[in-house]
Amino acid sequence: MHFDDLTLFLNLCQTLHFGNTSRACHVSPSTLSRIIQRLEEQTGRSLFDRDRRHVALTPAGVAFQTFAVSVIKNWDAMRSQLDEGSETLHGSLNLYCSVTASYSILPELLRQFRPQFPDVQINLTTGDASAAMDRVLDDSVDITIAALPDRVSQSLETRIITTTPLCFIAPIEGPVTEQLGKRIDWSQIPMIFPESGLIRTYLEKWFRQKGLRPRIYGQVSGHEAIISLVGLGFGVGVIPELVLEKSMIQTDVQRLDVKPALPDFRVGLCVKKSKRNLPVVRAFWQTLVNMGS
Amino acid sequence: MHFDDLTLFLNLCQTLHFGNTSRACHVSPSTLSRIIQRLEEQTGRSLFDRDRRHVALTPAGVAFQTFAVSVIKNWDAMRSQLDEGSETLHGSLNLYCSVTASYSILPELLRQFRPQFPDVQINLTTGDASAAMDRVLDDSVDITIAALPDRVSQSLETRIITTTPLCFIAPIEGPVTEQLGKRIDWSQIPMIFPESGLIRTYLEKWFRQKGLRPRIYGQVSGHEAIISLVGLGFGVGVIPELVLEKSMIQTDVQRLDVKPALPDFRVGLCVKKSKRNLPVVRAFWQTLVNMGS
DNA sequence: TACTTTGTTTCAAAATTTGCAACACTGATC
DNA sequence: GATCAGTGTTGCAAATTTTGAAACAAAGTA
Repeated sequence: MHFDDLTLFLNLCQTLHFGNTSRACHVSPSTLSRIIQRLEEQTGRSLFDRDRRHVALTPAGVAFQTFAVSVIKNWDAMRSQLDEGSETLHGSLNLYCSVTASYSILPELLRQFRPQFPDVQINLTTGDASAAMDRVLDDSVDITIAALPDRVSQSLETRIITTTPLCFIAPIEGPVTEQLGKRIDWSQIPMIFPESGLIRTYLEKWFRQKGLRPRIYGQVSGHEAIISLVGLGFGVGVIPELVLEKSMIQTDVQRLDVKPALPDFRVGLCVKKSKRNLPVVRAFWQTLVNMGS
Repeated sequence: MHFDDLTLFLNLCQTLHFGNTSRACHVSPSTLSRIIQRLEEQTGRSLFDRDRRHVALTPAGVAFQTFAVSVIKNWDAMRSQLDEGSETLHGSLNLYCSVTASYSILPELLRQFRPQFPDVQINLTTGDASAAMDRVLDDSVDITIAALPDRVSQSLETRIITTTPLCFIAPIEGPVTEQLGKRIDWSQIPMIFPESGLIRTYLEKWFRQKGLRPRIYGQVSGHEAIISLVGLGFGVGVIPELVLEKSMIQTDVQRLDVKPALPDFRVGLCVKKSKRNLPVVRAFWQTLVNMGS
């Protein structure tokens, strides 16, 4: 019997609704259904009376609830006892952070985390956002902060920190600027594309939806590089608003109002579900949640 | 965190010896080692001080021990509370039993189990011993009672109920009997072999070790059939002593004293490790253990 | 009647767990 | 002092379990 199963069970005791609990606890309905079934097997009693429309605790379920609560309480008590023993949290935390995120979000996050847990050693790696998910999956880091793809592996859990619009930017002068009439001919405008990554995917889809092929002037890696090239007048690019605001050279470019707008860029944390409950990881995650509220 | 992990941890607290605990709990040393490592990860503390020679509980380990004990106690309390609620154990138990075992062991086992748990419905299937392990593995039965092979899948747990020697039997009169001089010529004696199964494997190995090829007179299925054929004078056979003793026609055959002796035939229970703790299975298993002592 | 909601089951893919074998290290023994 | 048996750990491939998507079944609702 798994501790996490008890958490699920307790949540279900409250909601009495499989769908809601499964959503609240980040598991699929089928998983929840089977976990409850297994608890029932292991106790040898049915814990919930349920037809396909109503869910209610059985007497055995109530007894089991008492048990589950006391186990969880014990667990919390034990943890706080351990924490007393050694003042603060020890250990190390391997963090991966996209370049973008390291400018925009990381400083605030660390400003809160460091003083609270001075004995946790943070190993920070920055790099391409597209590598972020893989780094978590193969256990080479514990947590990433990066742009969140639309779909992530089911063994990962994510949490959005902030969303920011993606905006088209153009030079403020030069030949490209002159092509920006009332009606922009998107098949003629030279574009600065990211070499790869989420934005590139979005852009490709955007042009496909318009039935056009982009005229790609250059492909570069890194948001700052895109701003530079655009600022120098080579073409039109796309970057997250967040990056534009922090950029030194934002005065060299102008924003275009474009329809349809690209999807928002979602920046957030990502961790393996199986590592959620490691003390150091928990602490970091919690710091973020507190920040958000 | 898994309940079974706590059991392992508690055992290790007592033995302070990885090897002993791993043997006592039917897991490999590497598994135990990694489970302890995981507990340490999840608590964020090292629980044992250990070099390659000594193992000792840390202060954090002691705290965790208290916790583990209280969880297990809670669990037991909850179970007994559930049992109070509904007098006796309900449910069904799917049992598979080799023909041999159904004669020799099953009656006594059921005689004890039935009165104690009258509301458990037992579905008994008898059949070939060689199918027994597969039936457990594919979940089509919960428990088997049958001859135990030398090696079983690592997801199974077995318990020997009884061992019985395998004995060579010969007719008491007729031409075959006359071939049994002081020195038996094993390449000439006609043998009655089982069609398949453990005994056949043993026999083949036995002849191979002697550097001889058996003269196989007939291949039959079922121990009783072997006794019959031997009794009728067709050849020499091998059966478990247990079966011989229960046989109606044991007076038609004589036992041969043969060297080297075949390995003992081990008859026992077998269950999937993951089903060990289902209430009905536990109850049945416990009945056996009590019988043995 | 058609449609929505909701818990369960099926199925293939993904993740985890397992034990074996190799390892690294420690005392003990000759 | 070299060899050896005993111990806990780790790399690795294989076995086992777990997972979610989608299909499903049943029951209310429009």
